[in-house]
Amino acid sequence: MEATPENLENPQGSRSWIAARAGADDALVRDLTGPQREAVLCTQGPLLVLAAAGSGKTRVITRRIAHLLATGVKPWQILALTFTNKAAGEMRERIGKLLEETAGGGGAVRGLTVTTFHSLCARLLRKYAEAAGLKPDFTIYDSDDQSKLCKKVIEQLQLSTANFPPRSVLSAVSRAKNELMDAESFAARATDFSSKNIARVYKAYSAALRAANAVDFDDLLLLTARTLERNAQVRGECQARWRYLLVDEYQDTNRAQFLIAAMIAGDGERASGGELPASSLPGVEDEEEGEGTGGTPVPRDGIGKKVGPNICVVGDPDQAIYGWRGADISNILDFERSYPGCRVITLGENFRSTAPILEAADTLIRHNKRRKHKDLFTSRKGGEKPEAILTSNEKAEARVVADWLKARHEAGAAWRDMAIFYRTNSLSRVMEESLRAFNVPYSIARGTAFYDREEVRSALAYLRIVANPADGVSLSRIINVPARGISKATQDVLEAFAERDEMPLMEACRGAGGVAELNARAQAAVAKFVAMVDAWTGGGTFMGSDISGSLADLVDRIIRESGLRAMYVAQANTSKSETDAERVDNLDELVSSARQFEQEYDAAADAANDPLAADGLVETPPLLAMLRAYLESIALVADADSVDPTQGSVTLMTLHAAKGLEFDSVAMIGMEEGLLPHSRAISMPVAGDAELEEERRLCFVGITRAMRRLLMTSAKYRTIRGVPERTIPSRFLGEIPERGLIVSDQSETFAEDYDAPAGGWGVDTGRYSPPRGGGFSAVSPSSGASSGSGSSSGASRGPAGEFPVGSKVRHPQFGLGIVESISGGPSPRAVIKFKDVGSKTMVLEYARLVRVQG
DNA sequence: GTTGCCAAGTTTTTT
DNA sequence: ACTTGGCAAC
Repeated sequence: MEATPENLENPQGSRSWIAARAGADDALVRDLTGPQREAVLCTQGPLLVLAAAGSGKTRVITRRIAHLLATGVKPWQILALTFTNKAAGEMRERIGKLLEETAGGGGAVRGLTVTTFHSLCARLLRKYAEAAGLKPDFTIYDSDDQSKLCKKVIEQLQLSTANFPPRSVLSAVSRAKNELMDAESFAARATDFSSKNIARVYKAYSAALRAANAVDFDDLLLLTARTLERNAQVRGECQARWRYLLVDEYQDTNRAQFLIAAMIAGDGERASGGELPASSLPGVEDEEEGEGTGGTPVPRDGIGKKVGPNICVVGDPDQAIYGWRGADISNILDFERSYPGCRVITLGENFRSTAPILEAADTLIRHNKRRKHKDLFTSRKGGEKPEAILTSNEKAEARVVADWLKARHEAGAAWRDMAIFYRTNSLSRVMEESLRAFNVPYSIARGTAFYDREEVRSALAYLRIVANPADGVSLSRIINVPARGISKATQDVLEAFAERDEMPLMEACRGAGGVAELNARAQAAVAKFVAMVDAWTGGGTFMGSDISGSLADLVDRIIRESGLRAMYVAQANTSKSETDAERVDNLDELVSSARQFEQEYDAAADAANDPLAADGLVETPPLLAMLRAYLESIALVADADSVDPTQGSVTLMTLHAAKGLEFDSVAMIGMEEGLLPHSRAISMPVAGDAELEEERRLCFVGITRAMRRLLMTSAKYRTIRGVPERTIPSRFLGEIPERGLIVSDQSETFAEDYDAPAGGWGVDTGRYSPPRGGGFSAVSPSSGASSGSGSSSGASRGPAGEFPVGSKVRHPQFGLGIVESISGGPSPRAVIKFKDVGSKTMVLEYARLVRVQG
């Protein structure tokens, strides 16, 4: 049966629908293919859209939402969940444009909820804080905060942080949370010494989070899922409000996200004691159901017209790359089982890439065994084959890529249409240096970088205790930054006090005057600190003559009155180091970011984005509400959010961040065993090579981002953590047939000598002297197709021999200096006397020294 | 109480 | 290499 709107009940009444059908709607589907059109028009009941890479997925989603609105569905009845904020923003924008073009009036976007799972959950948890066991002013802890708290908890439990490193304990806890396992059920499962203790930490860590009125990333999902599950009223309100649910990148949802979506979607009728869908994949264990997780909605089948809730999920199992984060690919593979009456539409036609690129992607992904095959096809003809280049080392690789990009640019491609992908962030560094040397404008997709800086983190810590005084981790970070006479000893006393009376650290600070263990000076220092914070918050009211009501003003005031700014100004004056001057700038930049947020917030953001604005948070002072929203927006930024295609620069990013994007020309660097596939995925043999297959999908994602040109590079030697290592080209290159790839071995080209062009950067110390032969044989026997002239500037130069005593050198950071002495051994060191900063000992191999003539 | 030096861990991917 | 945290000296 065709589940078109014609034969399904239209809850909004047919009048507006008919009107829309006649006019605007035609424009929405006119230029779509059959399956695309179907995905847009099939609005009622569960729908699974298997959208291959480049199949026009975003277009379909936006049209679908516009179509829903055109048929009379109210914007606030629609909930669209995306993977990143950026994707959400773009989608909202595109829908707005569509509506202006077709329906006339972009105002309809207002009230539409397009957001990420994490943002939605943060909002829901604030609104339903009480039901979730939280207070609405909770702080969202990032991984750094988590580590600090976890470490503290481990110490309190008298466990050694050597046996229980906070980070690995946290990853176990995270895994548990992703499977909706709370501390109790985790403990129930723990059998051995180690996991029993991890269970103890989990429990204490959760308690500590609650005491700090904080949640971590996983809690956002876990607590929301649990609240929806256990609280019929909350669930009912959400179901009543959102009648049309759309989930993008469904292949990367985890168990908690699956449940959240399923519970919000509801089904009109709830089954009790329902079971989660079991995996149909071989090799995947059925998850044992935890206690008390009954009530999962089970859509009913075939009764009446309605076959289930209006939930549309869009995704591509071949692009599932977040398994390590708890994403469960069976969510999408088993969607048909979860929603028996659902409709499945496959979008297989690729509109993005040329045939040779698509073919490379297709042959690669066919190597995955646990896979539902989907035919990828394009009607486009022609196009260049992807290239694979083997270089001598990572510097030569970076140079080759820069050359390639320049050539593309000269051929007419804009910088912004090019991108460089890599498996690990550490690979960006060498690439950056090369791009700088070649004057190629670039930007790195690292949304969190700014907020990760020490000075910014400190400023934010101040803001966080203003918003949430119980936030102990933030308080500890700044209580004595800048130094204000509250020593570690004093802090320990206060900490112990807080612990004993089970109150937040800030409360203990308030009572410091009566603590006998503290001397008068310490008491006074603490009292002064408390008074300072109180002045900022207006004693918690966020009102009064002293409070301007402006967020930017508050941020500015805090970085000044706390002494933070002055501290960095002083540091910048004494050290003259460039990074210290930057720190002051960064603090000022933070004020600007607050100002910008404030303006956008004032404009419309809250009304448009807050899913529950209508009956929102009453009695919250406006400044506090704004501060919360600001901190939340910062906590939930993703790397991919900072990708700005309007910038005229090449974008560098990880393969993970590249998901969902497209570029005319793409270079994938580090195509080596151990990097892609990553060693962690190879070394641990997992049933069915699950991790290896995920790496292959990651490679597939990278390839399918390219529209017209693709370059994949591999370096014969790569310096990893300071040690040059021989590499093996990625097996994935070998999996793409030779005829589909232009392979060239340029590993001899710059093997002996690598020099950046004039004004250039580091020199190669000659530590790479690759063995002759070897070639690119893992990929292709056709080696030696080197281009360019390998300008071997002579003899082999040992690192030590290059810098004789007395020679002048330049260090990128310390400037000019003279080599005073050299020590031999396996890692020769030199004492360099610098003009500006005095003598330093450095390992020649690592110090980026350049010999200077004269 | 504060500052500076040394040791250790670090590098997979991220909301 | 690079940052972070712990400890010892001022």
